[in-house]
Amino acid sequence: MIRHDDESDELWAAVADPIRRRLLDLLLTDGEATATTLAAGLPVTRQAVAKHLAVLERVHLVEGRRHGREVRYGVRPERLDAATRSMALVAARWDERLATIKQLAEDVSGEAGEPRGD
Amino acid sequence: MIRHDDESDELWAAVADPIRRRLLDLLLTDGEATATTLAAGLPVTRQAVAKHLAVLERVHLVEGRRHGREVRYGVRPERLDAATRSMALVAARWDERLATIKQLAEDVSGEAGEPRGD
DNA sequence: ACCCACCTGCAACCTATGGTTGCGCATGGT
DNA sequence: ACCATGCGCAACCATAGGTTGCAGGTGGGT
Repeated sequence: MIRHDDESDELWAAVADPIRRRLLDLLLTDGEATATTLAAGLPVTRQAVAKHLAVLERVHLVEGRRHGREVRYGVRPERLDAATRSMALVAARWDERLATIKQLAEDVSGEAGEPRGD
Repeated sequence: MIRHDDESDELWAAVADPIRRRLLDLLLTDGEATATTLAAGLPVTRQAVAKHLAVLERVHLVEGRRHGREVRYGVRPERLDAATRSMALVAARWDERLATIKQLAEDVSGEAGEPRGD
């Protein structure tokens, strides 16, 4: 059986939102940025971005630090790595299953004469 | 620049939900199943499952066919494959970026030569 | 043929989440 | 000291996921 950690689900949920994926992209590109600057490059308001950053920070995918009156956010590489691993794992499992199914389908059509293959 | 197809976002959204991932797992394992039988193995009601199946069917990740009074659902391998590809792509891009960042960090500390740690 | 059992489908309703606007507050620069 | 800028909070709205309840169609047993 496959372990479905809360950990994984948490990361999935965080990464599921397109805006949050864009935020991670932007943070990876720019290094550090504030909610205000990030919002400038996105189709949502600063407040929406702030909420998303809060979500990402809750699962430790990003971290915000105060610099005077602004809060600069940066991505936590280890966590993001964990997220990509989790995604890759699910993808791999499905790929595997799909391969098996495809194989079975081919076997069936190949050995169609033999209804002996349970 | 990376193409953010609506297609991809659609699949992401569909696959983002844990219940829907479980549904896909179950369908991959069992081949075909009805909303009722699927609900039996999940912590939600039949109606919730039906809604999820509707979402999955809308993006063609599964297909339902009527057999008398029941509707049997099966996964569409090609679409699921597309979904895994999309996920793998995002994961790969992030991995790449993370690797670059890590590399930069090492270069900096390497060429610093000077333990001028700030 | 009839009735019952079962599965599906629809509607109403609740809650959480993502989004917006508006406002108050702190901080930094002039 | 003042003003501009960036943040945080609250109210409010829409949509998604979940539930319950009920109507409808289909298959099977008597």
